[in-house]
Amino acid sequence: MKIPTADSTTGPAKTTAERAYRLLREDIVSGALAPGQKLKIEMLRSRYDIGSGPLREAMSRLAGDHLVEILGQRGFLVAPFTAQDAREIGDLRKMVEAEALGQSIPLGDATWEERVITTFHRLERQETGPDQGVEALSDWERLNHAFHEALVAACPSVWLLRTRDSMFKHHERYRRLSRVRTVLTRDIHTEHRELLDAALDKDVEMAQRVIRTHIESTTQAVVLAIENLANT
Amino acid sequence: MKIPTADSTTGPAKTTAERAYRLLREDIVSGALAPGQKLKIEMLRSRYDIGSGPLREAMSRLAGDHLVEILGQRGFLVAPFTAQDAREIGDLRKMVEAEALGQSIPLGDATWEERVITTFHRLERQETGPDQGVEALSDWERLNHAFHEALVAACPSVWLLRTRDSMFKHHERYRRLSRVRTVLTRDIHTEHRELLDAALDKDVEMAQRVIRTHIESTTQAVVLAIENLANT
DNA sequence: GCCGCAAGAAATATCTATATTATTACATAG
DNA sequence: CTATGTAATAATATAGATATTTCTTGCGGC
Repeated sequence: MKIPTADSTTGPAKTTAERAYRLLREDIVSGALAPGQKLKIEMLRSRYDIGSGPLREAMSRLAGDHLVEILGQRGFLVAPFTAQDAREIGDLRKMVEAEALGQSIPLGDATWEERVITTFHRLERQETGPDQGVEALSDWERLNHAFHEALVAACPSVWLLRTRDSMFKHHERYRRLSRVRTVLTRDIHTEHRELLDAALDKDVEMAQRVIRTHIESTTQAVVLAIENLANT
Repeated sequence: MKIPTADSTTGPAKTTAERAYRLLREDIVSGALAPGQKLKIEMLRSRYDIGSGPLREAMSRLAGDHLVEILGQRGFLVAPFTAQDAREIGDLRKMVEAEALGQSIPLGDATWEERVITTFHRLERQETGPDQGVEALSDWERLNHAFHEALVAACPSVWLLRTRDSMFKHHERYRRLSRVRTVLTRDIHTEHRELLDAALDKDVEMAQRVIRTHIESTTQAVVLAIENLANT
């Protein structure tokens, strides 16, 4: 059974513009392209070996996602990076994800439960595993993403899921850019387990309380990290 | 004093791609380009007298706004139009706009109050005026938009305002496409006055209650209209 | 005869290379 | 020191080449 996601970036990239979109997106979210950086066509052309046409299309699309800014006759810019934005994105994600979770849990069937359990288990194995090196972080990001997505997967509103997904990705960008090692600084594993238990118990109130705390903690850590960076 | 908006589509279009973006957007929201319709490059080229490059950039950007779908090697499509989407967009707008209003009202200063009063007055004049013809509708849309925007203008979160704006525009599209003559079918004027009073009284609870009802009524009318259309 | 299928033709989307236009940096005159 | 003209840089737009999809037509098999 294929479970559809809110994001259509699955499957192979059929066009060069699509490939450019994904490469740019990954490089922006990961921080390989720094916030506020000018995205010069010539630079990107040699970096990805893709012509200016597809690149401009990709950046236009990313502008719609607010990951890129269009300056009008003066090129494109990687979206900036401020403590204010981190706070706003966190708050918005908190609201939207709590709502999605509230809709998902009562509607979750056996398949949903299995997916939640499976993704939790994979995440748990990684979190309690031995390797806490640098490359394990991107693994953790992937598994964390999968678990959170599984929780809200039964939400019937694609618009709500889309908005949640967008906010999640922006939040992730801030997490990664501020180098917040969530795994190490808080007992996030406990929160994930509480989330799992509440979801399986169909305790919406509890699940929403936990997810709000969970997101708020991350946001606070990120905002703090940014403000510390600014004071250096 | 210039009050910034969440949407940067003000001012003159500096590039051809920007102009294409605005033209396409208006034609999609207004229904001049029908939902689900294929956006053939050749057709658009002659329609707007704009080359394929800028057009493709504009459509990519609109895809980020979810007003256009990218088919990958098979062109672009105007976003479809379903009762399900109308319901989801309405619900999301309800949540986001209530939150934005809740943040805006306590922070609204004298300038904000003046803007709210002014935009309300213009809307009132139009609603109670004599001309209820077809071209008055787009006037009404503009004034209605201005009033609602004024109400939330003091909200400090640009991300929240952005999301609100996006949902508002999608909701507007559905209103216009389903030909719901809001002005005629409900006493919307009363709701607007209640909104004004609650805002000026700084009564957040009341304002949120009214805005939720207001949006819900529109959503219901739209969903009903679509389902009626489907049964014809 | 009618359906399915395949090959070719037309239409269309996509990409590249090139030309045009706008901005920025810099030098020089006032 | 400011203002203005000029060259360099970069963004944007166009036109044409390429690749893909879609439509059409013709050929067997039923």
